[in-house]
Amino acid sequence: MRAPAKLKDVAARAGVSPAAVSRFLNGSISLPAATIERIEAAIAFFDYRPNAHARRLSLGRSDTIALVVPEIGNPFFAELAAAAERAAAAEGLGIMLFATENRLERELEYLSRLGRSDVDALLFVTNHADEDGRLAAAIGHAAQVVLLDEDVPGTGVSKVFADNVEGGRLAARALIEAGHRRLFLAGGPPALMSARERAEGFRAAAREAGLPEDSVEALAGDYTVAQGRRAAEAMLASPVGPTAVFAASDQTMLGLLEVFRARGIAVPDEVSIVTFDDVVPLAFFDPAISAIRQSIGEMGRIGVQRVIAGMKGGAAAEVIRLPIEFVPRASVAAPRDSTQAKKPTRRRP
Amino acid sequence: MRAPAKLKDVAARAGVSPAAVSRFLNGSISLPAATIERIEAAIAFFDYRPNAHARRLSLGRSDTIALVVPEIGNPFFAELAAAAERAAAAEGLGIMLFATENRLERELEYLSRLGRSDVDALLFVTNHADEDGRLAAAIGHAAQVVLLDEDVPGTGVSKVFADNVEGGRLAARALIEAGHRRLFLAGGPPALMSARERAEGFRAAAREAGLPEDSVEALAGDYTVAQGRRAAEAMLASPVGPTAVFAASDQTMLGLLEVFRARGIAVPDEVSIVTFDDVVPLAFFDPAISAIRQSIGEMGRIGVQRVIAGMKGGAAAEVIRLPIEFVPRASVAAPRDSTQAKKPTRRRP
DNA sequence: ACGGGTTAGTATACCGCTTTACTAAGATGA
DNA sequence: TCATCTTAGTAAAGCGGTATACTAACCCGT
Repeated sequence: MRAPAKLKDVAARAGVSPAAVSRFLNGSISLPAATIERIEAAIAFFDYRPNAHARRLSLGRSDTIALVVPEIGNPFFAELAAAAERAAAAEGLGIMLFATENRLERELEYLSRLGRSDVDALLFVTNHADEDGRLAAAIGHAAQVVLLDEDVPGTGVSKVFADNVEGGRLAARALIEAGHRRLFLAGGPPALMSARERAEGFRAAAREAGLPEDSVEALAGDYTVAQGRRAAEAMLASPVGPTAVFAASDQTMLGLLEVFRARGIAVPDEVSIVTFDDVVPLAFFDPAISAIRQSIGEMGRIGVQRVIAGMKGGAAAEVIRLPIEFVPRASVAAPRDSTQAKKPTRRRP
Repeated sequence: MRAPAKLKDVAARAGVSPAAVSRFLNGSISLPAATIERIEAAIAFFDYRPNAHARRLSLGRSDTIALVVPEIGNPFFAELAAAAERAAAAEGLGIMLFATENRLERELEYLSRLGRSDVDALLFVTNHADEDGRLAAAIGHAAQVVLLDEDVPGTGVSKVFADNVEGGRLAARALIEAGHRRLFLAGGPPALMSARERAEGFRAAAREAGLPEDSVEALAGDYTVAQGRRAAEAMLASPVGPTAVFAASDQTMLGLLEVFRARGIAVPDEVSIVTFDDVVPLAFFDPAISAIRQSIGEMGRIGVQRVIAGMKGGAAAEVIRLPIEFVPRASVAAPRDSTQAKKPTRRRP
């Protein structure tokens, strides 16, 4: 286990200068075949691999980007990480992974790694409101930060979001088309853009379908299982008796399901469900749960793309909206109590 | 947006030498309060942050470790990544994440990053057999590689595995105690240590319970949903009619469930299920699925620990077995066809 | 008044690669 | 035969820190 060979050693053995070897390796020189052969032989002889630290110091970049998310274990972020890693690897970039637990100090700390040129760029996901603007200030207008999934208002960087409004709208429409007229929205934190937009789309669709303003009852929450439980209770206690519910996230839906089951409420016979995200294996649930799916993979891919564009310089900040899709499964059916429901349309006789 | 300040600038403004500032920042010097104040003022003035590349080149390390897994989106590896990241962050280390898609070339490539001192150490998970020994050769005896979850035979590095034998045993015991006598094992790839060990434990428990050798029927597979489907078909087609099945992974279990549902086979009334891993939200399934749980978090944590020990030098390679646990839920019940089953023990009258 | 110890630092040689600008030798052309 | 061009490289200055070894000034005790 000798010390690893360095450029100098290779050069010496090939009978050329270190500069020649370096330039050869980086393709910035053209050499006669004989010399190339000698260099390659020397490289093979030493099993030479350029030292990454030296290279990075000299180049002033690391070919590494950071992905900063609230928690890695959450399947949503895991999938995001998977997509980002794939896209980055394809471009020869490495991904450093950081979890913030959604805490501001940790977010700021990871943001500061940019300043230390620890990483070249940052793919950043936060999930809480930036109350005092510190986060926005830290993000500033760095061309090397791209915001994913959730906004940090007041920042001029590139952003990639799902089309949340459309997501909310699709959910409401699916429910309304099945015949529901009293809807429940187990929504996200109103401080977050994503939650506001989804609620907005949901209500808009209700309005567009001619439902009265009070046809959608809502309870805001925090995207957790616990929120789902609370929402289920609230919904069941509601005097107007909603017959369908839109869950802000898969976690929320899990909470709903738990309470419905405990109370013996049948899905979709007694209540219909549409969830948001589609990152949990919903197809295997009983019943399989219908979902609004955002393309997380796309978000990761495009995020990496934007980040690269930013690194290459130039590219103006841009806000990108990703299309969203309704995945019909078995958790939506006509309301049982159909007194005020339109007759469900059956496609096949 | 001026060029970031460097050590030299800070030193000049504080009226000391760069060495003094460096040593001050690294705590390797003691200085009078007045000097410290000047240095700190200068640092604040410039918002100075040491350049990570320079530091790493000088120090010869990056305080970064790589986590190499087959796929990040898989909840098992996602949870592993989450735990490893947490443990690493607590020690001031960063995590670089790499997905190999279980392909040898990519594994070798990431392994080679160690040689480039791109990262200080590697947390490595593979999921395929090392047929020609190339993987083992690449891993060699580097004190900076720790193998997680699955073995690569012929390597002398530290390893952290679940107690698979005990896992298999617990699964069989749960089924047998419920009264089952004809068991089906939807196992993993026989080329993998984990699969062999689980099968071994499973059969051992059957033997220990006095069941005949042919009481467990098995079909090997590859831990996928597709495997689960195949296993279900095989099981249903079996002339001996197993009444319970042990799935090699949550994915496998998903495949089983799909087929059982399509065929109208009730769980646990007609067939009992125990799965392995417990990374999918099994508690929310209907019925909730009983599982053998390995402590993935612990695996990540301990892996990081071992890697750090290895970096500090000294620490001999070690193979660690992590305890495993049976999580009883609703998918195991007495066999309906109880002709040859013992009477199920009911705890509460 | 002098040797010795402490305090408060400094000088300098790396770490290993990249890159810009330059040159020596041979080939080409007039 | 001399000027010019091409070929095949090279020398050396960074990149921005860290660490080792050293020194200058001051204080103390005798």
